[in-house]
Amino acid sequence: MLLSKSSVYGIRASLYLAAHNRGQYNSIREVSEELDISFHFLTKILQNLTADNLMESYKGPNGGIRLSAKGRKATLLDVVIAIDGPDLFVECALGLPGCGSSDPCPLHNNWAMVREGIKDMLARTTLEEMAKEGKANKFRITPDGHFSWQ
Amino acid sequence: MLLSKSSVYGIRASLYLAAHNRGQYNSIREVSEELDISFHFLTKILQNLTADNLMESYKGPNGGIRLSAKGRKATLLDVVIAIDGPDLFVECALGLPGCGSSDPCPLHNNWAMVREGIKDMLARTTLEEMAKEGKANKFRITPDGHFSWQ
DNA sequence: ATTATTTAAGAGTTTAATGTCTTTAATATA
DNA sequence: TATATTAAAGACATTAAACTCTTAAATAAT
Repeated sequence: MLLSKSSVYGIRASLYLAAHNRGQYNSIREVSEELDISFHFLTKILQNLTADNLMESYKGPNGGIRLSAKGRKATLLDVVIAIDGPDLFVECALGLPGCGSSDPCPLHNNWAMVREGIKDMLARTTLEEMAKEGKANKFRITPDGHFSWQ
Repeated sequence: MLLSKSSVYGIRASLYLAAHNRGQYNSIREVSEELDISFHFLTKILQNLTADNLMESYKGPNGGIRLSAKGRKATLLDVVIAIDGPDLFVECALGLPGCGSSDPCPLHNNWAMVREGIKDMLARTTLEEMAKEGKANKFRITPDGHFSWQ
């Protein structure tokens, strides 16, 4: 898979929260059940996003998690980098440490272009905007297709 | 990383053999030492390529491994699919089973294009041709940069 | 104050990828 | 036929990703 499961879970949760954002917190339990993701595992993943100020969390009754203002303007690229780091967008396609424009591997130039394509795919638009598109097009973000964008 | 280590090792070994192909067999030991890849691990990986008739192996003294005629005309895409299967080029970017053009995830259309870019990068030309380019451009295929294309 | 609800933190467990080691089978050469 | 050389096969070990479970900390409401 292109992205780790952690990144994919982070993406799906971010889209969920972008769609269900009315200023209040959504409980992680609710998000995990709606999206069919293990609760504790999702909690860990979302901690990366709050640490990066893409989300805000609050403990206690009626607590939960929500996108921050920064998060609403962020892209899936920001989400992926917050969770898995920038390696995918920096490393040589063959993982060769010394590969660079002055001493390239056979894939170097092509990979530079493909990598930009991946970045563009993830950074095309904001989470806020993607939630609108998701609602308009009823995009699938669950395995079983059961999900209400509202 | 985009590709598994197994696929990357398979790619590097394929390029090595394409460059050192004079009809005779190269021992896997030699390949593994030249490319700094664990010998036994590389052996396992190359078995996928011989099983797919991209390579031919021969036991005994002066035995070893070499590209087949099919292998010389094959591309890195064939190598990757022989080793890791076609999942990367088939699966939804979010790993959602039901995702398809009739019920797409938010990345479906963009991912379809990016995926073609990855395939094009890997299927641009044959191993035979890549070996020529490698020799002409002295492309890096080892971590330490030490490698003779001959 | 006490209790219930929620995230945070951290210690496990499981699974798959990666890597190592030993034994077996094939084959050439002496 | 005996020996050396090679890949194949398979058991085992290590590592990292993925997942589970328990306890702690914060907070609201009673």
